[in-house]
Amino acid sequence: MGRAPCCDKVGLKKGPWTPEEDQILISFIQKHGHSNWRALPKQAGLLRCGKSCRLRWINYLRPDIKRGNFTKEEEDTIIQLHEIMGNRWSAIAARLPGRTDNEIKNVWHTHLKKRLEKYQTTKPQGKKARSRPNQANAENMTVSNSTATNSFVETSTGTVDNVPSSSAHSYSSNDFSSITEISSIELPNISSGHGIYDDQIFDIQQSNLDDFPVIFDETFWSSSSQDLTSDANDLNLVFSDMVDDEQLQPQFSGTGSCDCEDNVDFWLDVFVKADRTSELPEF
DNA sequence: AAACCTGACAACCGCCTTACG
DNA sequence: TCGTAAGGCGGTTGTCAGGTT
Repeated sequence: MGRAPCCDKVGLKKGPWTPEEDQILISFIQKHGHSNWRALPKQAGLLRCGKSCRLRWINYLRPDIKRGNFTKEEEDTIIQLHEIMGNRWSAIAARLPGRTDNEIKNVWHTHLKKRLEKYQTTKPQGKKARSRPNQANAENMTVSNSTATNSFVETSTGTVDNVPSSSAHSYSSNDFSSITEISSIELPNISSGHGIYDDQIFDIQQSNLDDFPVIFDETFWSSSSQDLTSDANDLNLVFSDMVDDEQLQPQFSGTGSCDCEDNVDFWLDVFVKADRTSELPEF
């Protein structure tokens, strides 16, 4: 049915916000809140559409916004969460206090993605999906494709041991295809299994990597619910040995009727319940 | 010094989801 | 149950500052 853009109305201002507009918006929200964005600009006396006001508040004016450069930890967290969630920026932002989805999206496209792509271009082409950090380069390591990929598999399952390759699903976003090949995340000492990711993310035993074929199924995020149910069933096989928490068992077992369509939070919960909370930032 | 290029980020656009009558 | 309005989200674009030629 289509809908006219909300800012098409004649007389509404577009473009960068002025300090005066900011002040008006802040004052109004402090006084009256923002229960109705559509009506807010009119009530506040702003020549902006509600969407524009909402965006300005959410992304810039909120008092709890954290400004400034992203820390290494934050960048690492984004990379990790993106690996799990794909381009669900708002979900990622929800786990990075003070950061907005827009900001995270920007930093991904301008910094992190390029870092990963850069590494990809310099990466040897031979053992594409299974290459792993070279022991000799351990002191200044970057994460290879397999390592980055395995990070998810590992965080999902708790271990990479005894995972049948046919069941070894890994997941990426539609956008992640360009970076699943590798990441250029600085990863000191990973080859020894004791890098910065060791405690936080990777417990990968290097000896296991060669025996753990990495399969990146790019269709996961766009799968139908039926497909996802199927995926969930496969995951059930993978996870059943790993997830001890009884609360999770019903969702993994039996009928396979896991309602996991678009339910990344569920998987996050899995990680948390699997006693891997240290891998994620505080919520 | 000027022109051009690039990176960063704020803001917009349009689709999807949800709430409600 | 359906239609509509509003909110929310992700993709994309526009603009500007800093760097390079």
